[in-house]
Amino acid sequence: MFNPIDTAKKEIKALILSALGELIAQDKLPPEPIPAFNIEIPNDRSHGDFSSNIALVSAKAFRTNPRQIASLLQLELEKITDFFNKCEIAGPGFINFFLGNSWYSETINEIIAQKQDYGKTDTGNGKKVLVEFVSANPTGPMHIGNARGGALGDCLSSVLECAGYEVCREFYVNDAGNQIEKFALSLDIRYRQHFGEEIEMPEDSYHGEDIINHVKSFAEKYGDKYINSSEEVRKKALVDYALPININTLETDLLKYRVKYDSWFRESTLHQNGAVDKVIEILRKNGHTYESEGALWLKATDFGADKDFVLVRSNGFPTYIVPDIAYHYDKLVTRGYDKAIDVLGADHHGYVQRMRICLKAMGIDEKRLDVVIMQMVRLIRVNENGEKETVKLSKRSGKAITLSTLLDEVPIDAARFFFNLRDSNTHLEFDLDLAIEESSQNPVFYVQYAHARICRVLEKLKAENYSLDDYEDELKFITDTEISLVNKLVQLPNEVNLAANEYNPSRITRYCYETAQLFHKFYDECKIIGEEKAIMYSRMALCIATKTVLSNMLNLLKVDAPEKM
RNA sequence: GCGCCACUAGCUCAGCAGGAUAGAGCAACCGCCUUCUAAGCGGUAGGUCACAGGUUCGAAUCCUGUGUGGCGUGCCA
Repeated sequence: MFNPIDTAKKEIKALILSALGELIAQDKLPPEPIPAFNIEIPNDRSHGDFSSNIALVSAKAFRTNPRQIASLLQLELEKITDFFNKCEIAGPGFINFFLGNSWYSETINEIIAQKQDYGKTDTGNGKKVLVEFVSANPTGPMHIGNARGGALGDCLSSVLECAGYEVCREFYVNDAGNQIEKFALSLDIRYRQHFGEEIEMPEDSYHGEDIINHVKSFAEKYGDKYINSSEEVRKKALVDYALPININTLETDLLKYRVKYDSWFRESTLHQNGAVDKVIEILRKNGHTYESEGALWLKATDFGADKDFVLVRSNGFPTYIVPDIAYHYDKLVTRGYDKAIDVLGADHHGYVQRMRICLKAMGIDEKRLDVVIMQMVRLIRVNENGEKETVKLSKRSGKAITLSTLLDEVPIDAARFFFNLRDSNTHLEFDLDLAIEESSQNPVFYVQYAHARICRVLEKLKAENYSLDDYEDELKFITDTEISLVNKLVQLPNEVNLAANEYNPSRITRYCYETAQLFHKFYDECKIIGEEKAIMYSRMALCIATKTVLSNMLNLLKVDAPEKM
């Protein structure tokens, strides 16, 4: 795995340590333990490629002022290495390191050689993780929150794969329990209404158009055959008809969105195979339950919660959390994943603590469950008066914007990119007009345009028979603009690691944007064709390396990387 | 009441395992195409990092408290 930044940092750190050892041996510094220090990439490039705070943090231990320590180190480092071109002392005592052009040259060549592997890291170390996301109720169409969840969960999975995890993408199908009961009831009432019965839909049932459509097509197929059946038989027939259609629609809509699951896990299987009962049994046996008012409670307060909660209702039915525990038990124990990662909407955050407590009560290390909380999405659109306004959603009236209507309106590239533009834990403003716009203001187009521009230049160079294979001298990067671009490209593996560690794929979209930005600037300032040979080849190499980075990351996001626009 | 999350430029957001002068994009104003895609680039202007304390060589970043907003806190999922 190729990580130029990491390698350089380690090298510099080792050099500093041996220089310090040398200084202590020479009695120039007192023999004190060396405190932790950092090698960082300075914000301001005039401060070098790397800088270290060693002199600042060790001032106390060595009872010497930082600049003094820095200058001792500087002299010693110059003696023992030529890894960097120069090092300088700056500000309160930072040591700034400037790597030579040869480091840039080697690194860019290595990026080009790595091709589609550049960016991959091994921090995941083959650990098996299960990412569960969307898991929309199969009782109706997916909404905007599911759209964010889909893009987030899928790209998060890809980021983790890129960082060396073994990932399973899973959809948990809630095909049992109360939701289905409500679904059955809604279908039943609509069916009876269809055949003229005067009956009201309860307030908390599903009022959407989709329920009526199911009933219509059901009635076309079976007519009034079930109207005189028992309610139970009728409901079962309706659910058996409508549920598979819904699940199928979920799958095709998600596929259209480029989300392909490795596994569709049915809640009903947990009821059928006794896993749900087993949870109760284990919790009882572990002594974490008690009975009160006819219900079975979990002693959550023993685990630091502020109140206990019900596991089995007094009517004998388990609450939603029991099958959920069974499901997590299945992931972590039965199937043995190292980690379960749940992508959930912010309205479920209260649930996270409860699930952790339940896992603990089951004897499972609750740290094996990680939850990515996703804040709400606000859709923004320009109204007739030319003002931006929030598109109101109302699930009740059945007029919520669904995933599939969103994708009819907005390109899939844009949707996937936009939903990953912000940290999942912040509210996301989704500008529908901007997502459709074909201009630099639209970040997806901006990034794609950079990729397309590179392709055109490379094509032209190829047509004139230039090839990097002909070039053996060191690459030369002479302008600040080129150096800035190189420095960005070199950071990809670290960016991938950060995105994976933070479960934050928005780092990748931002990184793409910043890379494109630097490329456009480079393209504008630096001519390639027609420059003298050494410069031309260096810039050509920089183009190829940039293309490698952009196309690898766009592929990861499953966003198209066009050759031509 | 208790809990979770947010608060940075007019707007949308970066920056947060403490570091050097707080950054982008949009909107506003001014420039750059006889030259590899102007679907692009440059410049000007814009800030009490919600507030108050604390920790230290150093705080937008860590800790405590306050305020504002969102969400949660069902024998709903």
